[in-house]
Amino acid sequence: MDGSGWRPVKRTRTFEDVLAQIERRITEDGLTAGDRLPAERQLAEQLGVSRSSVREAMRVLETLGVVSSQVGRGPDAGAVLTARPDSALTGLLRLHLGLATLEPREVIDTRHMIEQWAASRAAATRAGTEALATALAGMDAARTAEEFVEHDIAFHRAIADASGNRLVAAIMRSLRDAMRRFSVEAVERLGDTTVLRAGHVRILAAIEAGDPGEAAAAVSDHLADAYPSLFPRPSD
Amino acid sequence: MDGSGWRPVKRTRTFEDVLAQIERRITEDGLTAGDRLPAERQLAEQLGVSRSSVREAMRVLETLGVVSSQVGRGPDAGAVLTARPDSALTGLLRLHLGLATLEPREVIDTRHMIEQWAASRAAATRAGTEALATALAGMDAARTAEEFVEHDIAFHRAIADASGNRLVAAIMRSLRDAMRRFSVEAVERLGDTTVLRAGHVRILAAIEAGDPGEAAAAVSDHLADAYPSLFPRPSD
DNA sequence: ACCACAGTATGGTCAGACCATAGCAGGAGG
DNA sequence: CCTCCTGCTATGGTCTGACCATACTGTGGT
Repeated sequence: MDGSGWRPVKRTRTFEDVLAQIERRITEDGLTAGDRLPAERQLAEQLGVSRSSVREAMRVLETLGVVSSQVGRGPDAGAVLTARPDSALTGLLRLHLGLATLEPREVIDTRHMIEQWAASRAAATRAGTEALATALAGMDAARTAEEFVEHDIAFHRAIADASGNRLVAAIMRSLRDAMRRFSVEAVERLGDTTVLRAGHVRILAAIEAGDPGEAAAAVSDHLADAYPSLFPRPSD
Repeated sequence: MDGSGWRPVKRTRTFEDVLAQIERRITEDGLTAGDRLPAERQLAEQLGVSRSSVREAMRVLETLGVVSSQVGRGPDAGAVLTARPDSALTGLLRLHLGLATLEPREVIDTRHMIEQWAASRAAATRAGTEALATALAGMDAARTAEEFVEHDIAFHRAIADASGNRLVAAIMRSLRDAMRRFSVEAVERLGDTTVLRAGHVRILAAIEAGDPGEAAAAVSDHLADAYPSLFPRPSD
């Protein structure tokens, strides 16, 4: 019965229909970030479903970083289309890290890959060097591990932004956010941040010099310094 | 008023509280995939909220690929913890592509990066060559562009799986799924798939030979062949 | 031992109500 | 004419209670 006949119509829940309708509307009408969706009650009536179903669809869209709901009245109220893949990705990673679906090692590995790529790209265009320098100064002025990590995040985020690829930048930001806790621990364990500083300086120099290969190598070495337990350098 | 005093308690919606509670429960009780969450009505009573709020929280968790709801009765019914980051990522990418938040170019670029990395990794361990060979055979037997793309997806997915990093594999699968439409168009536009086949053979050979550098290069050239408009080879 | 049927816990959906919020419109007072 | 205040109203947020479809569970008959 199962594999053979019929495929009994694949139950689709109404909120999924609503989702599909909204999605269709977005693509067909060419809606983009900033545009408003109809009010919940209005949508419910238009689609002939209950408000609950519309709300569940909204919640999904909000989770995916596509809309943002505001109460009250006026042009900014209601469901407004946004473009925030970051928060969605961050939440996803955070939950799956908690669920032990993913291990820290895998996240760091991914960061390693992305960041090398982003640094090469940044070096190729010599972009975003001011932001990098600012973050570097911030780290020098930091007095606690948390503060240091904040600016460290800004530094690596600047690398991602400099790559010019928003998807890569979003993934990278999410990875960094999801790992914030581990980072603080890592910095505290290290104690001395001079090694990290040297790594940052080297990365910045490579990007300013427009040397993609050196930039990638610098990032690789830097991450190995930052997470020695996860990156036992085989070359030693 | 706004920036100065007070910070007026940052309204948190009840379904967000529910979300936090469930998340806490997951991490504290060490729940993993396969475990069951309490029933909606039960959760609502325990947390002192309405079932609607619980349902909205469930919808979010479902969207993030953390739970899966089944109707009916028995051990498999109710909200079961799952571990499917893929579908969540796919939906996210698809919607943002539709929203024009992300451009195809950016997605392909990201694939380029990930796939090179995954192929190097696969070559380093010489893993998953059977799956690659199977997919290759499937492509040879394909009679339509859709069929070809199906097996092509399987091929690239096998590369990702062979990398041994589930996060990278999940991202890669999602990228591939989100781009399915473009892929079919690209294959139809090309008409002839012998170039693509040659690329696949070269990738497989490099992985079997355990040559990471060659594997990465093969992937790079292959993608350039598959999407010539997006990868105008500057070396020509 | 098997099978049919009623029972029941589950998610899915709906309708209707009420609340808090925040812009908006119109009047009171200068 | 302008300013300020106040009530109005559209919006999302929440709750209650009901009903349905589904799929297992247990019971009783054969």
